[in-house]
Amino acid sequence: MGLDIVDTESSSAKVISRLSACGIRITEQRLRIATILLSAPQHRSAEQIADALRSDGARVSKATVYNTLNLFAAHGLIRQLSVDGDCAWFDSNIGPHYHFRDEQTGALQDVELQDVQFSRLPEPPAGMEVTGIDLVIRLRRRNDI
Amino acid sequence: MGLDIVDTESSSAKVISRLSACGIRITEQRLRIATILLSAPQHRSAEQIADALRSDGARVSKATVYNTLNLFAAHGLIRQLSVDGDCAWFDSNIGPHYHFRDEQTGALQDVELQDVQFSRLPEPPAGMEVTGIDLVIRLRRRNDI
DNA sequence: TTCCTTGCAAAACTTTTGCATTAAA
DNA sequence: TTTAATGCAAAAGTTTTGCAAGGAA
Repeated sequence: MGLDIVDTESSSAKVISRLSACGIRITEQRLRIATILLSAPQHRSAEQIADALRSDGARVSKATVYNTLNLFAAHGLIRQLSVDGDCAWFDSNIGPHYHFRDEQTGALQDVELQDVQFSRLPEPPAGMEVTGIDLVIRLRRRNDI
Repeated sequence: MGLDIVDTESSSAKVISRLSACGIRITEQRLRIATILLSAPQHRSAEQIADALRSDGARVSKATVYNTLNLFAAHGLIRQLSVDGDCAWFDSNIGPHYHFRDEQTGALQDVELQDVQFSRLPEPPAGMEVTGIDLVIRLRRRNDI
């Protein structure tokens, strides 16, 4: 705290190096989108990203938002989630983890890997291997209190 | 085996009674869609249902297919899955269970409840209760054999 | 210069809706 | 006869694409 400028500079440098490490060319739009998403673990829809860009005073076309998010996802910088049919969610936490999902609001919350343990998992079908496990714990507000 | 007519009659009667039990009015279109889905546990997209209806020689509008699937889902006769962003999948297995998903083809396969056991699950956030758990085990073809 | 990225608009795609017609009770 | 379901087309929403213009290497 206190050294906002230095913090900002160093996090900007971090974002640039993460993009560069993937061979992604640095542009203003990509830097803005990456800064929004990679500043902290979060779940955002394309529309929310576009809104955030507008709030920041940036003017980035919808097509570029989508293309950029897909580019980031293709390089493993973010992960696209399919938790509802309405729109895609982009998760900046790329480590293995799971999710809570509020069924009323659609809000997502991370569940740490170590908070879920399996004592049994099925054998994958012959000739197949497991590439990952998606787990969503659906929630609703309790009305019994 | 051997008594196809009786089998067909009895399964048709079963479908009708399941719809009636939900207070769903019987129509030809609903009966056709229900017969396709409820004949066996399966996962189908709206488009696949529409294709199947066309193959059967039935002419059912796209709107009716969607409305009917939503109606069935609202009454708990089928369950809508969100496993990819491309389209909705409708699962006629409404008992609790999980899924394998082939990442290349998108194909789904049921995983029985007892084939997955949790030795640890996180506490839901305060004031919330768990309504269900969606688990998708992602698969790809092994190329190491 | 050369290649890549952006923005805009239009297209593509899935899903929903409005309304006149038709079928079920 | 009264109410609800269907079909069609159009609308709505999200995501992708084509292409001219602009920016990075």
